Amino acid sequence: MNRNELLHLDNQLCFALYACAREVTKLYRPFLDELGLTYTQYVTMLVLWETDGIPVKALGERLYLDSGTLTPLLKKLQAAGLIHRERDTADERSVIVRLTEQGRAMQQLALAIPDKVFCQTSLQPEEVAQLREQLHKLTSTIHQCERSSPGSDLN
Amino acid sequence: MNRNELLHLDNQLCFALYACAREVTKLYRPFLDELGLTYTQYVTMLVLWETDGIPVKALGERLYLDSGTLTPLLKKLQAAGLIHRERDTADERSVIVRLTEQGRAMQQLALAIPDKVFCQTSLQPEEVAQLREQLHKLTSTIHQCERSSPGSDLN
DNA sequence: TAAAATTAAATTGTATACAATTTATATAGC
DNA sequence: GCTATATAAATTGTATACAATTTAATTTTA
Repeated sequence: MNRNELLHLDNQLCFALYACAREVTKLYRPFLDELGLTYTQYVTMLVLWETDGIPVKALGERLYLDSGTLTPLLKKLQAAGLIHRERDTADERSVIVRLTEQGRAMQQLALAIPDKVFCQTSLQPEEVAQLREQLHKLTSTIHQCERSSPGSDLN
Repeated sequence: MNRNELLHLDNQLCFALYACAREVTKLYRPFLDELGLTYTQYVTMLVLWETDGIPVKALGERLYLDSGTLTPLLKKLQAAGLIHRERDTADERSVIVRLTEQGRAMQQLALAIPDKVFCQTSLQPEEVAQLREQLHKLTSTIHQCERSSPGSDLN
């Protein structure tokens, strides 16, 4: 790539990711609207349906989100009656997130969503799987990189 | 994929994209901090370095962003002395965005960024190109889909 | 050509993201 | 046991995203 093309928008992997992630997220909106969830609330529920009773810390590690994003989001899910939060009696610093009956019941309504979205991508199942794994690999490579370097911590 | 795995977080392409896009964006921060730009401001500058004197509308189509996001962002770039905005004399509805001298000069400082980020991805150049094209294809498929369907517009 | 429909920005309101700081609790070293 | 350090959430502040509405200008059409 020559000096001239180096900064072209369409040559940036970062922009391809940034744009694609937002467009894909928009595909979920009509289906999530029916459930009264935002996209971030939806992926949070996905984690809880897999692992109920998880601490906020672990939830954040799974979603790559911090308490600055999760605290207000969890308060909204609680206000909607889908979860409740309680301090861990074994470690009062930690907050455990649990599904309510209503929160668990919503999983049944969500089951239809992945297929409805998939239809609109015009992708083959193998393409989805391959792309997903490439992205997982890249994400964890970067995440490792971040944990080892920030400021080099020389104090 | 059975009923149980259907909603697993790690099986969702959407989440792989969402997480990866945010992690990649974070890689830019230390370099963009030196220029005083956020990531979204950076991709906006990429478009302007390619196409100076572009209307806000066209800028939004290129970045998949609307005036709700762009108007405040452009005001900040203007306050930073990188661009100025002026109504199109031929069509007063339209606002044309132009680089200042300082804005154009910043391109030279940005030239070093792509390589610095690329190093941290542990990807081969061909992998980057292939992944980028896959994402472009998916993005435009979805975007087409959106333009043709929203509400079916039956009036 | 005057009203109706369309278009481009800007505005408003809600919900993230995320860095940086604060608060409360727990653990480690002495 | 007590202090220094570390950890987990919450809080604060800034910057997006984006739907929905408003405002101003242009184009269409009756």
